Amino acid sequence: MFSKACEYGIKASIFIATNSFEGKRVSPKEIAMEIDSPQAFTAKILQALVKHDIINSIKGAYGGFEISRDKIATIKLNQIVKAIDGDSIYNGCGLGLHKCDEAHPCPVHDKFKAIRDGLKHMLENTSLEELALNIKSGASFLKV
Amino acid sequence: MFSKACEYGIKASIFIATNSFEGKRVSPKEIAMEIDSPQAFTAKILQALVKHDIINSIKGAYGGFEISRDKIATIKLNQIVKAIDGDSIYNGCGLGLHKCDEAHPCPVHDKFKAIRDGLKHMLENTSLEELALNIKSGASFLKV
DNA sequence: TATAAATAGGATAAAATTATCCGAAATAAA
DNA sequence: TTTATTTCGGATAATTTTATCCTATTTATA
Repeated sequence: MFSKACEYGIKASIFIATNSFEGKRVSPKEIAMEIDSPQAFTAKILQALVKHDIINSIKGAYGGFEISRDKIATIKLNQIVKAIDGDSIYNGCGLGLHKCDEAHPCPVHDKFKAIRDGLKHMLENTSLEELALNIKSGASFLKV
Repeated sequence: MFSKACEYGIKASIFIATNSFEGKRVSPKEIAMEIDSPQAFTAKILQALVKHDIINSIKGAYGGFEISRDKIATIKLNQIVKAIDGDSIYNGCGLGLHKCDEAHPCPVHDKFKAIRDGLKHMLENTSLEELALNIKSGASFLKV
């Protein structure tokens, strides 16, 4: 469904958010440990998230990654997915047709549309805050 | 969503089915032309579909690929997807957790389950026949 | 039985994704 | 201003996926 890079990006964002609630910055090393991902690769993904203005980085001593309080509440999953995987998940044809729409549909166009609309709705309406709070409360987990 | 191999496999199966309606066998070359896919790679996928007993191959002169009438009606999309992509689409965690269930859910477990159940239901209830008939009638397309 | 026409399948190559390494640049604090 | 710490970013490597090529095997027909 999502690329590995995207999975790491989502989990990293959630972990950063849970720490930002407590005013704590985290390092790629710490993030990789907590989400069970390769450190250097995760660092690359963090760079991308910074460039897309989803997370914030502070360089130098006592630096690290954080997300501002108000952003945690407004950032939705779809922003992270778009930043890393692009919007192929929204636009692409289920069977890879170059052109696939109502006027020229692939064999599963309608059936796929329903599912993808559901996915899109979910991604657009799930906030980082909601996911981070569930991690904090122990209702969900980032690894194993 | 699906791998390229799986997209080709689905489209090839549909094309073979439309021809089998008319008792016509088709070659990998013809299939690749009609579904706009790389020929040799498509041939490999056809081999896999044969092994999984989804399509039938007749070797030698006047040979080719076909699907028996009764199978066209009973084969569902999920059989093709499972044959090529395995069942990760059914079992895998949306965020790649090694273990992810009700007792130990990833942050998007419930939300993903709903979407995946929808996808599963669609794949299990869409027959090759239905898709092939829509291609024959010109209601849907296999390429461009 | 010889021949032509097809699929089967192994070996390889190309491309994309995932992953690692290391030095440069930035920054807070001593 | 120096030092320790930390992100940034380029180069490279490993792995997986996608794609190609060539030969072997099978089979219907002449």
